[in-house]
Amino acid sequence: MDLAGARSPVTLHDVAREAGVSLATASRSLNGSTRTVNADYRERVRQAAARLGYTPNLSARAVAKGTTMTVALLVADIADPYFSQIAAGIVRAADEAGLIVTMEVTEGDAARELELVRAMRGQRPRVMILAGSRTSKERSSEQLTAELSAFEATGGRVVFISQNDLPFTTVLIDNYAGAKHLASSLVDLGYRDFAAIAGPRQLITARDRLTGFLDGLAQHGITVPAAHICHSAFTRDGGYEAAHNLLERTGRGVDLVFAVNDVMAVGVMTALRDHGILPGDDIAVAGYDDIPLVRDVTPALTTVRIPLEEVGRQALIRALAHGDLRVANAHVPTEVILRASTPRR
Amino acid sequence: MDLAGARSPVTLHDVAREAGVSLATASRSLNGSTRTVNADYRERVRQAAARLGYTPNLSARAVAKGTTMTVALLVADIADPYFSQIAAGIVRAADEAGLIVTMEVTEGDAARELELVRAMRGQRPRVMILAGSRTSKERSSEQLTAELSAFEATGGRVVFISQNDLPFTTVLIDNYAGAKHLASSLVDLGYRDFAAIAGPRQLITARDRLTGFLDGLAQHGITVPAAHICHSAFTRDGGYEAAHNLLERTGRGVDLVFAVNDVMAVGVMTALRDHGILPGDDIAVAGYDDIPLVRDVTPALTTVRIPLEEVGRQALIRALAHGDLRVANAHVPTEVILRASTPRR
DNA sequence: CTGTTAGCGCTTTCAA
DNA sequence: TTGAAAGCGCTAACAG
Repeated sequence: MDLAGARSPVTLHDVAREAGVSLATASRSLNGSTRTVNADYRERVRQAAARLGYTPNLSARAVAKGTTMTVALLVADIADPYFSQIAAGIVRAADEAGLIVTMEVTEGDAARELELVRAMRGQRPRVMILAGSRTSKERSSEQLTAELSAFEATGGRVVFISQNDLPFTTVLIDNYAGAKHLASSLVDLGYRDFAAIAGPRQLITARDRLTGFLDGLAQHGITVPAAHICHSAFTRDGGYEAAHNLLERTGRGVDLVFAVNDVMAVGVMTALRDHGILPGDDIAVAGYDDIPLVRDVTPALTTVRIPLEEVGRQALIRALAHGDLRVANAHVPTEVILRASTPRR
Repeated sequence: MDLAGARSPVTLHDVAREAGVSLATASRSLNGSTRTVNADYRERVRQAAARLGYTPNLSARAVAKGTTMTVALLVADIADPYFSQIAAGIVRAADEAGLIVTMEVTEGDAARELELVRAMRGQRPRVMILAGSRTSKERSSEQLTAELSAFEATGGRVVFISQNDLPFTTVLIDNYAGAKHLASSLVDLGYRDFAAIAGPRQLITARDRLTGFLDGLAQHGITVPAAHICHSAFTRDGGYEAAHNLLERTGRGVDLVFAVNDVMAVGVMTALRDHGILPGDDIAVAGYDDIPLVRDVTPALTTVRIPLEEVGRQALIRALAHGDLRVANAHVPTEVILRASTPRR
């Protein structure tokens, strides 16, 4: 009881016949080929195509031309605002360039990442953008590099987002400097007793932010006791749980908690509140990323702004660039945003 | 000064030669083709493929087989948590089915939507999922229907998410009933004077939620004055601005504001606060969707839960289904979630 | 400027 | 079981 007679799609051949011209002429009239075809014919072909509802088969075109119009995007989790903002920037830029974006999700698993990169190669994309945060000392790192290098050797372009521990063009987010700057700003506000919700130990992004923060404090002669540093998942729930642990361990001997990203910071705020502690008033909180929602939590969250959409856009622009830009990394600026979650003391 | 010698990728031909077998045998050993090939040869081909780093060209495969492994997804805005959650569900389900997801963004523009659908047809995807909210009285509606019907006629599958004003399989979200139920629950809590931040007039989702809410109140003999209903953009800023206007217009003659989605509700809460009004205490607020962030705003937001990831998953499952399921709509349950933003009065 | 024809990389008859 | 060969839909020489 199959429904469809599933007649096959209209082909260029059909259009050519309908228009009474050759296949080649039809092709030339329809693809961007430089105007080497009689305006008269062109129109006839266009009309025929419209009448028949013809849509060029992109796969066939790709095979014939030996190149596609797709960019493959790899993220850790598309539901995370950090990645979805970046993805939005990429999709927009891709659209402007007439490119199609395909999307895969690693779920933070390096083995899966490698597997997906292999699979994505089959698409023969023009560009592969890897936005999942890299972890250090990855067993699979050399394999990943090999796979990506092979891809570049066949004319593909690879762009990483965040940090470049691997030898590919990268949109660099200065996690270290941003966090360091944040630390200084907070000391200026009068804070002295810090704790950090640090994320996974091996996650480079998390590590850089923590290190930057601690170094920033150190510049002011402030150290953070090891007991005030909690490692946990890079998620809202990770932040929530870590804050829990922290509170049980340290009571209130801390006046500011820095979480290495905003979703964690938001989890921290809720955890504080669940402990009867008022974020901002009793204990200040700061995050990193400046995802949209942090303006709407209470108190509004102090954080380090990353122009996430622009990051995505830059990634694609770099990938498509020629000449020197081709290999140069892009640096995006970060900016400390002080809000109500860290009032002056 | 081009960098790459860009040697072309390894082809099946190369593998066959390396393994010393025919093209056909190589093909049969590598694709899932039923075991009609000598285990000995199989192994030799596999090894050769591995040695050469061969990845099958998906475009070529698609041309040869006349069918792809891709599902095309159309959303209004991937940075919106509503859509990014749905997308996450789709990507996950697609991955399990060995499918690749391509993504396009309409930005809420119906003309653009039509254009994108046309373009996406070129990919010859197995499935097209349209998650952008539909607007009523769309000029382009018939054209969209025509385009999608043509797609289905050639064996493609179309699934809509949300409401089915067009004749295609749909994952139905019962916006009307959920809002109606919410209204009842709020009346039970003791609320009497309502306002609504209603979103764009023509957006079906927004309209259904508003109508459901008003009807729910009507059941209890409560009507909402027209002046208490503000239409605005379906975004956080839309909610913020509408709340502003509402407050200037009505002062505090209202004890609960219902926003037709969560991001708007969050904007409303911030707007209230900017007016020195405490959400929850002074004026209650309710939203719709139950996106993750609403647990972390203060007070936590009362809303109607939609299992967004599951919606995405269902969409793909429906698309891939055979037989009767093929055309049946999926209904996902909604659930009223009462939180601190609507305390008992 | 137009049409003929040879591919692109892969799958799948069809014989052997 | 295996291989030769004919496509899949399209583009790009190459002649006319």
